[in-house]
Amino acid sequence: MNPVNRENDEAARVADSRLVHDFGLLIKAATRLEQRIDTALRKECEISHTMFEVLIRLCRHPDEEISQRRLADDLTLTSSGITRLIDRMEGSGLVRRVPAPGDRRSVLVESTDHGRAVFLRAAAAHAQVVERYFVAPLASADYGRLTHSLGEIEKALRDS
Amino acid sequence: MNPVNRENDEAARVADSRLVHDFGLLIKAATRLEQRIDTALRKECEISHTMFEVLIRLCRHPDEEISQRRLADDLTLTSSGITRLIDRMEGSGLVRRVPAPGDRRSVLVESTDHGRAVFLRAAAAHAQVVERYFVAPLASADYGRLTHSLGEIEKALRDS
DNA sequence: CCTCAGCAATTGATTGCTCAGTAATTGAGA
DNA sequence: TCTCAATTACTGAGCAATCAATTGCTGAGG
Repeated sequence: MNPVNRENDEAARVADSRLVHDFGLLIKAATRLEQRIDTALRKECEISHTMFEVLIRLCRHPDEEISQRRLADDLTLTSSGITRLIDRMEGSGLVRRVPAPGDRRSVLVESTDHGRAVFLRAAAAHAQVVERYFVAPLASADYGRLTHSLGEIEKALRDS
Repeated sequence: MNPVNRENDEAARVADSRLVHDFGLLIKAATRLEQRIDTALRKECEISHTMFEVLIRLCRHPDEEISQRRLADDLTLTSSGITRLIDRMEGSGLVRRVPAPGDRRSVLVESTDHGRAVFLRAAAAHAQVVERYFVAPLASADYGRLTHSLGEIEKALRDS
């Protein structure tokens, strides 16, 4: 057997490996899930899933605003990505920029009344999809395990 | 308490809910993981993670080519997305388009020798990241559970 | 046999991100 | 006190996806 044929077999073996399949499954499930939520939110609330993720963080602690820097890190966007995302959200009246007291480089973001109202409607749509495709398909013991595992993965990524 | 304040509290409660946190974790873990792999592959093999996913599928069954349609469905891309992706891959000599016998609408794609060689190097880089951030952080019992759960989710999404 | 609804791939226009580079601001060390 | 490296947000250019519209092809029903 010539070297190229051997390489083909090796490639086939690797492409079919457990690791590749399993990891592919994670990416596929996450992608499809996010896509469903995105289209549901766009249809029912005129916002993207990314905007929803921003609103979550702004509504979580109603008293304290959050810096763009922190939002970018949390959403895994670059600072320029966040700048433009907040531009759009500010443009549609969902959030407001306020100067950060004590650090004039930084910009804080807070949700508007309208933003919170949209968030509540969006959360309902979100819950419906999540309930159906993330919670319902799993035995309840598995659900807890799954989120625990995801937490471990996230921690490993953060610590490096 | 006026209605707006009540709405704020409600928003804070929802934004802090179990469902929102857990689902956020899935998205975050998947995004960060994919990002790591993408940058590793770009650095070491000059391909994107998406291209790698194409190569996986083409190398898996070396004898049979795969249609663009099937690739698009599998990678959750639109058909126009796949057209341009294959354009780029063909441009850098990773794959080849061949007319589908028996259906002249359809285009089949197959990997080139170069594509398979790149795939083998890429798979090594991929394995390193996956091993470290997906396998290592988990107890081995949890790993099996996790992939099983992901499979269930994927199935629920597919059946709808 | 012909028609016509439906599917595959492609293309132009648009969107939402990244990267690279800039300007303002900060804080730590000489 | 001054300097300078690091940090924040922003901007222009570019890239990879989407959507919408088009073309070519297929197969089922009249």
